[in-house]
Amino acid sequence: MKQHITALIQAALDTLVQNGSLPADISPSIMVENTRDKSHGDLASNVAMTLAKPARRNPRDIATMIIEALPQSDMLTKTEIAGPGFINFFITSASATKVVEDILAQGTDFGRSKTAKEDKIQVEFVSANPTGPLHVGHGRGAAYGATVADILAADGYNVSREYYVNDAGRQMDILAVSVWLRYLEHCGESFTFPANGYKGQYVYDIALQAKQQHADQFHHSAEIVFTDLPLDEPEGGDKEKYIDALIVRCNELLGDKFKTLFDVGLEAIREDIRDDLSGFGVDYQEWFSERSLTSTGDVDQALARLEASGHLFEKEGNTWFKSTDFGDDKDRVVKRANGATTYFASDIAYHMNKFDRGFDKVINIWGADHHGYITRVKAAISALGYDANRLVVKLVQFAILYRGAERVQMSTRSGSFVTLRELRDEVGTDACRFFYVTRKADNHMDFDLELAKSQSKDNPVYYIQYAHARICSVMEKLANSEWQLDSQNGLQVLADSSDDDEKSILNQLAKYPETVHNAATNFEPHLIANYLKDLASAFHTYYNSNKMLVEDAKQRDSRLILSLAVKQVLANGLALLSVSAPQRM
RNA sequence: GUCUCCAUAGCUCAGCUGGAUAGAGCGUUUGCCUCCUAAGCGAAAGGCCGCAGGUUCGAAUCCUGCUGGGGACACCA
Repeated sequence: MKQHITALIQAALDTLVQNGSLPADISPSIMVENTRDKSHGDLASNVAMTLAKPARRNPRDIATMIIEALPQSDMLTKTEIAGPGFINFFITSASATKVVEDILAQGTDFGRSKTAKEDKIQVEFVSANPTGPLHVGHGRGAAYGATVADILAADGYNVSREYYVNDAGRQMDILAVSVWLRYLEHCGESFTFPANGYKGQYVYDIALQAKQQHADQFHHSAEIVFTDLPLDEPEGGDKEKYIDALIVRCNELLGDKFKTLFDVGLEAIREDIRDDLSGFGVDYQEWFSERSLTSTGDVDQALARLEASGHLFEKEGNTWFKSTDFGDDKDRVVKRANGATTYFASDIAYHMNKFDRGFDKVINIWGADHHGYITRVKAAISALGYDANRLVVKLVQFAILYRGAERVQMSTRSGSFVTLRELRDEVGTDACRFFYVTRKADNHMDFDLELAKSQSKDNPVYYIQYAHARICSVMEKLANSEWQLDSQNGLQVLADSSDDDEKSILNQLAKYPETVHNAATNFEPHLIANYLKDLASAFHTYYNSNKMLVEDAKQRDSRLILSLAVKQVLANGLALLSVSAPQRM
């Protein structure tokens, strides 16, 4: 509809330029927008006002000329000039009704892009370290990332979802040691658990699993394990040095078996995370291992490429990437003097790998704490010879948890946190998915657990689902009656209707495809959530003032056909957010 | 110190990328079930859109400065 009117205006402008009423060198971008107030028609354009200055004419005069030059259209009832020079368009109810036909014909495809786009897009999200179960903070990234991916797919892109598994590095070593120590406890040893170890209950569970699978292969007496170690923090020592010493000790004592134990922990947690996310409606095409970057030689290759293009230098034995050449505020170490590559080096290799896999665009959903990381990663991408704009980083602010008025402190290390799984169990997956996505990702979010749990019925997601369930219920009643729905009759009556509630629903329905498109191009799923609330609201109003199943076949058919269209769009929108559309509630 | 995000109703937040009288939920006051689901609908009250400039026909929206808040940042994975 908007395109249609834009074309009409363009035609009118062409005519005016040809007959000399307007100068030839104007090339306005024609904007057609939905009106807020229905007395201003259905759609409005401000071209006349934007043309006023270059054409050196009064905007209302220009508007008059445009209207006179406008080609005939059977989709419009009238056009008028309003305010300082708006042109308001009034659409015939017949053409407004066409959207209902479209929706019913296209079904679940309504709102999805009709043309597949060439671009391959990768969305990488969550990627939490596999050192423990996901907590509610990760939930937001999961809901946001998954929804962005789904919306992009709906907009016609070829989308791949990926989880980067940080299965290398010190954090994982600490986890392995933590598992080992709990394992030793299961073997009957007793000692004080290190201050810096992972203390969560899940570590016991994994240790028990290790014991069942590998018997006492990893068993050493506490005496041997703890001889000649530096002091831990509670004794006045340094907890970091202490845990590092334990990692070394664990390696010495276990030798080759260290990796076996390490992998027991890694796989247990990775599978737990995979399972958890899957239950949250979040599934991936690829679980990418950080370790694999080293074994395939990607890290070396990436560094070699940077070396070859002259972006590396040596200083004090370390190898540095000259990221300041690309706007970073300092250079970064990629390889330490001892030959170990840094975490950053892995990241460079990872992004090289992403582009080499043929993704045209790569979207990283990161927690807000990675903010400072963006410049250097983009710098590396540029240095490798790729266009850094092909990487889009979306930062997700943390959800700050409250229990009532009290802020909940969370730490994976100490094991005191609310897991995503607990949250799902208590609040429900639908409500969680929806709630996480109702707010813009870059805004802070207060997540009050008490509120989410105790007042879950006030959650807007139920409001939307309720509208869907109501329609389903009416349809069920219809099926059990002697009446049949005559769609053609319904559409005709609807086209002749001048009911305000019906018009506003039609208007809202017509906005769905562009809402999906906007949400996709701006990576803003909350637009869908807001849209659905509005649509549900329009429907609830309509439902309350009109009975659907009435004797009069004309009224009945038109109301039912409109409701069916609403039901379809609600279902499509909820599906995009991975929220269920229940038949009854 | 540098970077970044934010500031809109009592509270939590929208505001369609610059449009006409700034919206919703919760909370407050209040009306509506002999009728398809009251997890709903209607009405009322509630606003210096943080402050000050600038850009133009027009600013909550764009630019600059200020104030106030969240967060990030040190060869740490």
